Amino acid sequence: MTRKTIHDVARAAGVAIKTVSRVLNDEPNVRPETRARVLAAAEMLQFQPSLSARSLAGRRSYLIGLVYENPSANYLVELQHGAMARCRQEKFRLFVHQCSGRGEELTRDVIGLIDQTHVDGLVVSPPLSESAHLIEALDQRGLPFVRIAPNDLKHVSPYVDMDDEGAAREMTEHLIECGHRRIGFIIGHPNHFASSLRLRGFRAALERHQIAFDPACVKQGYFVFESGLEAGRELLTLPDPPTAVFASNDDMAAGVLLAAHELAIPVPQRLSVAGFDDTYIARIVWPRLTTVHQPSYDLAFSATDLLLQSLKSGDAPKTARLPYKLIRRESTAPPAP
Amino acid sequence: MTRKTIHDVARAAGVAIKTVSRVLNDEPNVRPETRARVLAAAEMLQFQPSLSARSLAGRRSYLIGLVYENPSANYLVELQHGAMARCRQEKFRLFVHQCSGRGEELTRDVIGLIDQTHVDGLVVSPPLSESAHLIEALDQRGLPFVRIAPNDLKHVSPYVDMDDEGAAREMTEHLIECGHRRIGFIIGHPNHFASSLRLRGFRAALERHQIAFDPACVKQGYFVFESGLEAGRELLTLPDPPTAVFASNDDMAAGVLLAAHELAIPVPQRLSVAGFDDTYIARIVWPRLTTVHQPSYDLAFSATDLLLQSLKSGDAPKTARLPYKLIRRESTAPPAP
DNA sequence: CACGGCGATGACAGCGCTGTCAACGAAAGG
DNA sequence: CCTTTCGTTGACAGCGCTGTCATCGCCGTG
Repeated sequence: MTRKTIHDVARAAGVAIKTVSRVLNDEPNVRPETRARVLAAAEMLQFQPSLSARSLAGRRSYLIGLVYENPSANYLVELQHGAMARCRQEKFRLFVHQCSGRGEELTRDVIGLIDQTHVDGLVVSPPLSESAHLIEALDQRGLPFVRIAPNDLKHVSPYVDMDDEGAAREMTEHLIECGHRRIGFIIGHPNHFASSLRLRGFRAALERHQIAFDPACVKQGYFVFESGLEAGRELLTLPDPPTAVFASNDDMAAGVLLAAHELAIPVPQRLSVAGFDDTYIARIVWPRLTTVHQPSYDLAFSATDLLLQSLKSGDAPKTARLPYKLIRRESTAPPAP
Repeated sequence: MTRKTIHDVARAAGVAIKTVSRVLNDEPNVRPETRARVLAAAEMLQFQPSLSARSLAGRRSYLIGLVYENPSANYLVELQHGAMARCRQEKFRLFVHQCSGRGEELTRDVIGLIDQTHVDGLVVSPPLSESAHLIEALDQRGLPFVRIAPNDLKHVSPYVDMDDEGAAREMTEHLIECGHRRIGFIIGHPNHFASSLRLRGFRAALERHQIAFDPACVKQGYFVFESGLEAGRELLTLPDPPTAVFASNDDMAAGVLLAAHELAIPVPQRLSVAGFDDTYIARIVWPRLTTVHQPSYDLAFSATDLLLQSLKSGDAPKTARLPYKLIRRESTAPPAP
């Protein structure tokens, strides 16, 4: 019950190991008949090529790295599964790595991963995708990588993202169209570039509809439930409280919902609440959240796709922008007269 | 800016590569002075040994595999981080793998992972830890592995778990002590062994307090929100509805909460709701859930710990049972008079 | 003083593959 | 008819390490 090697397959098929290697790597110049014989032998022996040997001997490791820092559990799992799904299609494997540190320490961590595991490429998720130091080091290193939702689009390196600003604008306009004029906003974590994009979209919608921007209605949050709860309490106890609150993600929106419950403010009758991301949370709170569907799974799937394509073609990876979608549920409605 | 090898370090330190290898592997019989020189050279060159080369040449790959099937995002992330944290302490890396299939197909998937990646050991999370076919194959293969919350404790293989039955009993007793006599119960996914343990604990508590078990108050769920919602609706529209519902996990408890909202039943005034797991969800719904804290992170940390210890000592891994904790929040209270 | 034992170090094979290049026969061209 | 080309296959080196075994100098012992 020991591990089979390429020699076992070669012997069973009556060919040289190099021919087995050719078949496994889909190289040309193998007679179809020979190819079939090798494939049959490999199947019979349940042969699995050793990734270690492959990456040591060749230029490819069949490994893609996914690096992240500290995203929410739901977001992370979606990214992870999106990247895994695409890897599986190409018989690649995904190496998931949680990074630590910032700046130089972070870079060392990631370079260490690359050196140790020989990954062929990297999918860099936010907020790591915003670390200039890391991106520069990867560029210098010459390792192919694709960033998810980076902050610096002028940078040449490839990325996959969605239109955060447009989505936030559209959501704000939804609230305006409902009839809201005084709308609260909770900003996301200051380290995430998406936070400022969403704020920008919010302001753009106000401007377009000639509604004055009131700084009192804007609170700083940190993308976590507690920060939304706190910001919600502050907004709802304002002398002239908003009739709607748009939180930069669902976790914080759930916090606002709780704040409203505490203050006995019925949602959506006297307060509309909107979120962002469309995570699991949006569907399990009451009322269910109107939110922006962020295609996390697809973002990672697509990033991995671009990476694998570039590995195959040898060209630099391309770039993609994925569509978002406004999801209307029960947490938003016209304001009370 | 290319990858450094052991030869570079050996040259810089003025020793043979074998000596560098000895130092890196903490082998004895190296003069302290030599060791220091090698360490300094490795540090200077930012040398990272190639995992591929190590696993190809030696008996160890410095890789641990974590296999899972389809747990909730929060649970998965906790496991993943628990295992990663322990791996990092020993300079091991964690290979996370989502499995597909059942029975033989599942086994092939996992054996394929082992063969390809040369992992030194496996942490097997539920519900995979309940697959007899897989466990048998791993045993036969002779690869060290630790199961998390397995179903078959008579089996010789090592595991880490918590006392699901005791926890469910304790939670039920909490509801009984509040004064509830008619208590609904939502069973977890039938494929998860924990489901039957929790049901058993529920029944044990009723029995101990001489409360008759009414099958009408027990609904089958599937550990997901929607199933809790549905079961909640059924329970609460019963001719003689329960005054408390104990759901086998937090997701389903959140569903019950929503069902209560729909039916305008105030929680906890007219209905108490209890969950299980103490995931993130328990703290973001309203009212916040009374639940059992399941030490997922620690479970994985501990499983990885046992695995690494056994790798070091060469002995078979040990077994551990971790403590749970009842968390009382606002979703449970004495029933209305 | 000769010898054995031991701690410290190095030489070298080889893990399982891929890359390179050579070999060989058949088809194509003069 | 011989030469060239091309498709097919194999021999072999070597990726960066670890395991095995040899080597060497130094100590203690009879």
